Amino acid sequence: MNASRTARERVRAELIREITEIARRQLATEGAAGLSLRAVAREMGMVSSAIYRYFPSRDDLLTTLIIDGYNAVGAAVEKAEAAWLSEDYAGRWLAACRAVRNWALAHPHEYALVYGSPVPGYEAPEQTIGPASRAAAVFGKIIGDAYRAGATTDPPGPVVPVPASFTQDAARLRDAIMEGVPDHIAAAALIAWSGLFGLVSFELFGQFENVVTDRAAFFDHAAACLGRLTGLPA
Amino acid sequence: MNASRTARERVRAELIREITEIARRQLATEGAAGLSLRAVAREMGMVSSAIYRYFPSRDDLLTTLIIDGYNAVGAAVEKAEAAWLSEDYAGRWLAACRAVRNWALAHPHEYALVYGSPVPGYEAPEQTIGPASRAAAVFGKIIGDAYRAGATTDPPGPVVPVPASFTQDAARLRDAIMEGVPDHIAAAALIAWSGLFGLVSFELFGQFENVVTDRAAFFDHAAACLGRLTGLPA
DNA sequence: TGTACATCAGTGAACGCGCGTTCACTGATGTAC
DNA sequence: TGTACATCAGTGAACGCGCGTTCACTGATGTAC
Repeated sequence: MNASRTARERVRAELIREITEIARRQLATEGAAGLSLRAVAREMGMVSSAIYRYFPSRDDLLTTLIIDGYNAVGAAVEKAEAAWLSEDYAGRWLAACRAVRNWALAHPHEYALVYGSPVPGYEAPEQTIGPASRAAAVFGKIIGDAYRAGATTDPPGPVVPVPASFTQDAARLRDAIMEGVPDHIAAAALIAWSGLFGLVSFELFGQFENVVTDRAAFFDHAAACLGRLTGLPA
Repeated sequence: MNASRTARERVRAELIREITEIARRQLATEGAAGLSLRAVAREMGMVSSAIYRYFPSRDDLLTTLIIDGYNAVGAAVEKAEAAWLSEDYAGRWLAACRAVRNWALAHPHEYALVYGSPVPGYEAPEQTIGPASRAAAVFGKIIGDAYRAGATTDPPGPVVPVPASFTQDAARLRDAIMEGVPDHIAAAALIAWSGLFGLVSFELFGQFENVVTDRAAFFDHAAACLGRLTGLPA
């Protein structure tokens, strides 16, 4: 019967979900290097080898967690940004930046797994590329929207020339997430994008210890400055 | 005798040096989580317990490696920057930024240990704070020098206000590394500082895969943009 | 210069632990006629 | 509706490995008189 076939498949899907959830929880307390199939199996009330019915290896479980992580940041950013009027580019930008920071503070180990140093011995497969760009797409869209609406203002003064070797990269970015923007804004977007994660990583990994006191306020300021870098209004 | 006493101490110092060097080399291939006292001992031709004559625990060895890492970046940045005329603020800035990137590319695992996600179960002791600021001091000095010489130019246009809660942090930064600069430049310096590490981390940890092709050229561009953020000439 | 003693370096065995993965197996659940 | 067969989930034991750390010990090196 078809109904019973899907019954078995439903149980299977549910168990996969449960395993990843437990793994994610263990990740949160032990970090990626400490994630162990045996510990997951123990908490599932299964024998360790049973896990292999659901994940062919530890690395596959890690890959699933990484993809979930990218999707979680992406979803958080999408949701936060969608709450603003589309003409309020500065508001959308700040909301998106805050979403990244808040998600990172709430899930530090997952953040470290996704954006931190690679897990030794683990090679990220190509499946992780798609979800990785989900959050980026939101930021790109804000910048592109603002530019096409004429809301951006290049800061005058000495302008830093974009290297010629970047033109193809810029074209690819235009195609993917920020239609129509000129090269120097595409470059600025990448700088702001990596700068955002520099900020979050520094805060999370302790580099702002004894340096920045009110980190939320400083972050908002920094996010706005990075937005200005791409021409967004403050 | 005093000479013989120092003889024993010299041997001891030499062995400590050798242990950290082997540990650093293993770090380079295995990553921080894979660093093992037993493996180090094996390569030293010693029995594993002998290491405990020199380091009371694995964590102490890690601490030494972290401190060495901070000092190595610091030294690289100092050396690169010192080769430029002190009035050439843009040149000094770019050289310092490149020094960080080059060191990171040459020692990726050491970089990850120092600026990446914290090693699970390892708590960085206070001894690591001093060396951590060595590289930062160079960047702060460049910005401070340029400001006091009147070489900086604030980009006009909408300026992002610095939060009031940052004033004490700015004062601390002035005292420590960048005398005389106003609050908004101290804040910009931190943004550029974390942005720099965001760039390097993204490149090193694979986030620029399929996004940026000519990474050296893009980095130079980004470094200059981050410098402009603090008012430095381009 | 020689001797008695203290300090230190390195050994080897052991404790107790956890890990990923494989494999032959038992039952249960589903499928086809 | 009933039966023969195939698929799947989960078991339990085992392989082979590595790890950090402790401890009682043997020699060698240094110190004080």
